[in-house]
Amino acid sequence: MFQLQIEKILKNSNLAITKNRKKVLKVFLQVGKPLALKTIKSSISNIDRVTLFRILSVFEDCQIIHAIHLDNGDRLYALCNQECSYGETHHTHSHIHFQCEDCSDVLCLPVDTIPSISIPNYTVNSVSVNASGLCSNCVL
Amino acid sequence: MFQLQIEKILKNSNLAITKNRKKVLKVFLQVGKPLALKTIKSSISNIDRVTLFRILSVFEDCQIIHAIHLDNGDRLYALCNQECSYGETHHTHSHIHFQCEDCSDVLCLPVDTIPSISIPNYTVNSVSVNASGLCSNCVL
DNA sequence: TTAAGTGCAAAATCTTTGCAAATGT
DNA sequence: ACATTTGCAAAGATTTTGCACTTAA
Repeated sequence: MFQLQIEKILKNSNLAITKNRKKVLKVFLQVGKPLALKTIKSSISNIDRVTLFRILSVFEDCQIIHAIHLDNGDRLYALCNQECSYGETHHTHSHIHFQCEDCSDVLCLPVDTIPSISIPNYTVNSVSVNASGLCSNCVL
Repeated sequence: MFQLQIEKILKNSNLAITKNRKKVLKVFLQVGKPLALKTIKSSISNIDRVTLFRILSVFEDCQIIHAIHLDNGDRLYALCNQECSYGETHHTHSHIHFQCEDCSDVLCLPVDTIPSISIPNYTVNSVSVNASGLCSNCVL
């Protein structure tokens, strides 16, 4: 499962298709939500910490994933989707990241939900929003 | 300068009034904007790294300061003000944090600027916004 | 005086770097 | 075959912990 998609992602960025990179992408695709380094590490048998750092770093450079910094300082990684980019030159992450206070899951919400803000005498170029509350599962 | 204010802050939280704590608070009051640990450290002569960690930790617990996590992962500390709290039990940091792309300064903007967001099937309890662009100094 | 805060040493994490061996194209 | 990726060791950086000494109340 996901094999074709995984190879396509790597090829699109001209990255060699290696076992470890495939494993990492598989985790992202399977879980389908932002993940902490620890979670990724423990989801993959026998992957070296350093290798994982390097893979995540390359993926970030290639805009396959992006890092999310939550208000509590935790760092998560999430697959980029089409909404991450617009145009050729621009790559923005004006996401809303929502963390559930109950299950702790984090969700990247579509960008069109983002409120615009304006501040007198300031030029606002990008806005990112971190929200928390209860997700649709836990609100029930 | 600031001596009375500093002692008041510490007394309000029932913290002992020590040289180091006063030094740290003085830096915050003098600079008047969010600061990185390094900046605080280098602003104070001969303060031990560990001591500083512990002071910041206590201040955070007492809600004298709060930590700000920027989208790039940098962590800054800022003095809390009245807007940080509402009611007795609640302490919220629904701030807007604005970072200038030119001078890198970070500013905590008043909470009333915060846009409300709503997500279908979700309960949103708090929202924090990280914006970037040009501050009033650099926009000129 | 006695409870709390501080400084130093050292441990525990987390992240990066260098290099030889393994793998992908 | 050749360039890239990987794993290990080790260096750096950051944060935490333990404990004796100092300071504030």
